[in-house]
Amino acid sequence: MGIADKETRNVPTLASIAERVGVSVNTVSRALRAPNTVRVELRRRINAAMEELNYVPNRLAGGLSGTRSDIVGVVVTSLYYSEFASIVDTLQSGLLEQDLQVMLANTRYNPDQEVRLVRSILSWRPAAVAIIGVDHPPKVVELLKASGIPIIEMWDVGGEVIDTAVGMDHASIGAAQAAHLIAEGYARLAFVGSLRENDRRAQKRLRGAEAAVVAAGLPEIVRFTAQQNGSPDLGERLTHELLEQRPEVDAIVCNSDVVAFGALRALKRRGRRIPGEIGVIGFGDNEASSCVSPSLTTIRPDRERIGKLTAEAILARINDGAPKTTVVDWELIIRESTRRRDSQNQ
Amino acid sequence: MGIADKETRNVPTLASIAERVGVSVNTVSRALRAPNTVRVELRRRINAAMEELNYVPNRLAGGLSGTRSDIVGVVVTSLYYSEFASIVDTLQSGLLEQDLQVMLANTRYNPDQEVRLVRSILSWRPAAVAIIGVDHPPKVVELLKASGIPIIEMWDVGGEVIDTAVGMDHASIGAAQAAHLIAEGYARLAFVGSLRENDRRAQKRLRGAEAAVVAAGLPEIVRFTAQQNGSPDLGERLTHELLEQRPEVDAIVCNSDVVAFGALRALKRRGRRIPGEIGVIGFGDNEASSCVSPSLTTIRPDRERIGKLTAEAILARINDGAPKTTVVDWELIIRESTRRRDSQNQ
DNA sequence: TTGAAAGCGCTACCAC
DNA sequence: GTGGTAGCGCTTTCAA
Repeated sequence: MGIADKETRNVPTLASIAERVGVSVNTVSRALRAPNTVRVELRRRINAAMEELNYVPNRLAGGLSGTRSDIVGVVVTSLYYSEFASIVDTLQSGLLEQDLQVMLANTRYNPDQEVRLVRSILSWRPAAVAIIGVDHPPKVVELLKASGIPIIEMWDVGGEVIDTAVGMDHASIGAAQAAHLIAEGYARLAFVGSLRENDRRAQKRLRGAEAAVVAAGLPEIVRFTAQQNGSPDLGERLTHELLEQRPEVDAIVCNSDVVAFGALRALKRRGRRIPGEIGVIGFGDNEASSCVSPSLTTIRPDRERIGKLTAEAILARINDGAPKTTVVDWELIIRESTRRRDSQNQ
Repeated sequence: MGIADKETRNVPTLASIAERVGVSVNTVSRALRAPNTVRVELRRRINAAMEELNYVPNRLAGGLSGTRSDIVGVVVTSLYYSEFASIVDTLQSGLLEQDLQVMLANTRYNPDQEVRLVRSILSWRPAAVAIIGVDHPPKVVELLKASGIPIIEMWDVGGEVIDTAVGMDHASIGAAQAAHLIAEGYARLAFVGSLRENDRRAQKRLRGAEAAVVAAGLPEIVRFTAQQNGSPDLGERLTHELLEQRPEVDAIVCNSDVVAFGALRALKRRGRRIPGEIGVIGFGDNEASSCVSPSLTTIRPDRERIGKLTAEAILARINDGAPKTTVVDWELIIRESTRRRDSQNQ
């Protein structure tokens, strides 16, 4: 059977409601859009007819003819491991109040895909686009600028902003990670985890950390990285390689908490005492980071706040507010995996 | 400034391309949709004009006039803690190949919200809808059935299916959790975690576990649950309550791994030996579950497979394939938190 | 191979 | 308060 009967099925339209009630299409439309311009008893009958026929307005038509489309395009680089899921979640629920619908795209850190997906999103004539990052292929920037709609860049800030940005200063995060390790007495740092060519945020954090290390007069950061997705297995594998090739390393900056989980596993398997012999710091504050042992020192981004501020920025921009960039705070969460001085020092 | 210039900005249309090239709108449309019906040199000029003007087709118009809309509505109950994020991820990338766009909605386990969101999604005239669960408010079922489009219910199976389902048998999961604990010699089971009124999957698992316990002649399962989102903090709090009020309990079934993380923390704080004195089993196989200590025994749903099969089912149904229900396997992952017999027994 | 014309379902504008 | 009319930008016949 399939959906062959779709053609014969008559989805109710404004016209069918109008006919049934005996009014013009126009009146039915106003009953929805500006109810108080329609006589109350007529409105009642119209609503009854809609209810009865299970009428669902066709927003494609509405968007085509009206001035706004009520779609917000959301472009992320990943959905795995809670990295951006809760941003999308908060953003979504903020937009819901204004009946704005989220159209989702996931580039998986692939710039060609990003161009394709942005084009695809724009083809729905969204009211606004929210996108992860401030570094995009030139074509993406061109397309987004040409669209003339509000563009909110999330998660990162700095450099050229297309329109409005809500994000963190990732260089300062890297600097804080290194500074914390150095303050705890670690001196030979390594960076472990996924470091994709197109993950500019990770690169900025690494550079921030490198600057801090150089400023402290310590040897440069050793890198053990990969292009693939971060995961405990990746962290474990890279950490084993690290320990074999660079045994002098006494602290590991992981690009994400899930990578750090694997690093902890590798270190324990090799009998290295954490944080005594070697320290580990993560990034992201995974829900499990306070539950592993030793519990993981990490950076906690305020994802809810980014999602919420992005929703607010979208609404403000749609209502002709001015573009602006908001730098969102993050927090260094010190737990056991790096704390080797007395508790008085934390 | 805001976006006030949006009105004056001329977004290129098929007509503007046509005018520029000196052909009819029609020809430009065919150059996109059926390129080989257009003279090659004309096609070249048309493509050049599109490139130059940064033309992006208006799919609202296309969907309105054409037969399909290329939107797939995806309705989830949560985006937190990786519960469904990777399903959405896989699904999305499967649909991408067919240029189908995901429109996302998150009900947060609220049935009123579900009705509202399904209505909202349907108003975009999607080509199909994928939705978590097989238990929905009657209005949702009515709306989805009346829409005449393929409906794929994900994650759960059993009972009345609207059209097509791809999910797991949650009762058997609960039974397996209990059976494993019983086989390891535990006898006084508790269920801990979020147990929302509208999370039928959790309820089915609990009932499956209860049946197994009864069949084994053991006392009924003690419940310490809450309506809120599952989290380590919730697990910790409920476990403390549990241990105070029902000290005889020797095994805990947690409704999710993140809850189990909190349970482990509470147990360790109280000096209970795991798995010796008390066992803990989770659900969901969180990325950190192999990294906590003791590592967590849990159930691993095949989220990638569910996402992939859902994408395939959508494509099949759109192309007039028949509806069908697919039961997806899950796996019991035995780790340290429950393994108290010799390793030969695992 | 190309073009003209109708229409998808709705909103917006102007009469009444 | 209500209705007529003209599009929105595209696809889809049907003719040329």
